[in-house]
Amino acid sequence: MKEKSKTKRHEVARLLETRILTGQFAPGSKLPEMKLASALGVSQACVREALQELEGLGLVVKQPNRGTFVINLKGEDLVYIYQVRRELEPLACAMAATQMRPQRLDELCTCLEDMRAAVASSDYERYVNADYRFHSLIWKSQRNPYLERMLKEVCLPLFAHELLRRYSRASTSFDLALKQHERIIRALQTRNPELVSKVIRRMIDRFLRQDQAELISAAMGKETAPTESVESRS
Amino acid sequence: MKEKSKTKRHEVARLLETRILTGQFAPGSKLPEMKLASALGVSQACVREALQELEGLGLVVKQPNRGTFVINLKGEDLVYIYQVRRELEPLACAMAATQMRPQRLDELCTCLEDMRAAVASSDYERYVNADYRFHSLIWKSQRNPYLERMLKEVCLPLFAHELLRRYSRASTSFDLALKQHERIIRALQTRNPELVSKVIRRMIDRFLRQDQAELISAAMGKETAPTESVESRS
DNA sequence: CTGAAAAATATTGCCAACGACCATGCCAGT
DNA sequence: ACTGGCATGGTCGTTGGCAATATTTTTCAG
Repeated sequence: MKEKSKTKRHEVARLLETRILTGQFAPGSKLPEMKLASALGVSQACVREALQELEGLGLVVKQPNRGTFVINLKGEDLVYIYQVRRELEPLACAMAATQMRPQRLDELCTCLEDMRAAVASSDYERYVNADYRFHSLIWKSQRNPYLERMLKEVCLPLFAHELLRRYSRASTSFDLALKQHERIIRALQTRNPELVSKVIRRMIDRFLRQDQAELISAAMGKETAPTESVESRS
Repeated sequence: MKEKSKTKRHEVARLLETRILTGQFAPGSKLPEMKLASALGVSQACVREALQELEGLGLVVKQPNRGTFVINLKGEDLVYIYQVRRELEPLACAMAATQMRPQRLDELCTCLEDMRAAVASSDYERYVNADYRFHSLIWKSQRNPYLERMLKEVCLPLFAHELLRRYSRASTSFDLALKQHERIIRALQTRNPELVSKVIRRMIDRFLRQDQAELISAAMGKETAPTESVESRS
């Protein structure tokens, strides 16, 4: 944990971020400033700014005079996000292929091990964390800070979303995801930008189709989707 | 002016945004919270949150315990930004080509007229505003809100940057820019996504080369670039 | 006179408390 | 049943103050 807690606002933001990504704050749930402030032992203003920071990351949405809510992606949102991700992540991975240090590749392998272990022990929190670290490493390995930021903003909502879906799903999809990540590592090892780019794009397209199928079947399950004002489960 | 000032924070943010985009706050200049607060007749916290919002848009950078400064792009930043823009804007324009309403096209023409008039009267503020509106309209015309947000965040720093550069430059480049924008409109009128995409990409690549040449010659001019802590000119 | 330590200053970061505003839900009245 | 007040809970904005940190100035030793 080399995280440096520069400022308290940032500290609170990181804490809430992990809470959201791990599903402790469910998508759509309300995040009352005062409650969080007293629970975390900080002031209201501090929480407000932290929430605003999370809004900048796309993890929450603020409705004026109403409150802030954890992002809750709809089916169309998934399409929109994948459309952007499909353009940016292949580029990022291609550049990472030529600029990545060997040490970073080892870290990627460590993440993959972590994901494997998480799947074996059905520890979904751990899985999402490792998955997120995996992609973050790639995003950081290419030197373009703007590209890194765009990827973070567009993909973070996905990581906040996928968990809950996968909770109710067999582990077969996890195995598929593990295979895909192995493929990425192997592609990066070749240091061939075009190859990496192709692999990533195919993977993204595949996940989109898969996610859409998930959504459709989920929508069929409970006809009138009542995904509103879900309460958080601490 | 159909702008609805939902909240005061937003209002202040929009005001500061235009100040930055029009060059009233020069790149690199410091933005002290208290000074702005008393100048605008609002509280410190309000300004803080507005500045944080601008940080989310990439217009300012906050350095902990030091202050917030207007973004000041370096040469490498330009390359980084154009690299992302090159991927996203052709996509956005291609989608806008098929989804744009005729009314929107008329608005684009209005913007172009505005730009023309601005160049004729050497009103650079007006030019940048019209240019920004032009691109904003296109970004909004395609329906993907995530793509719109990415483009805004990655391109706004450019608009905050270009003005000062062009201040010291002959109007020939303005003529070129006008021609390019005309070309965009004509391409959009064809409603041919591939064509639009190609035109935009070529335009972006051209601007990148041009901007890089600008920067190099500028760097040659004043050997040791002293672009630090520039004071704002109210 | 020079360089480094120390004090003064300025600005941000954080907090507590308050009034105002807005949205929501309840309830009486028609 | 529908509508209009009315109370409530939450956010928004403000004031005022204090702590933490960066910068600048001053002071002092060599």
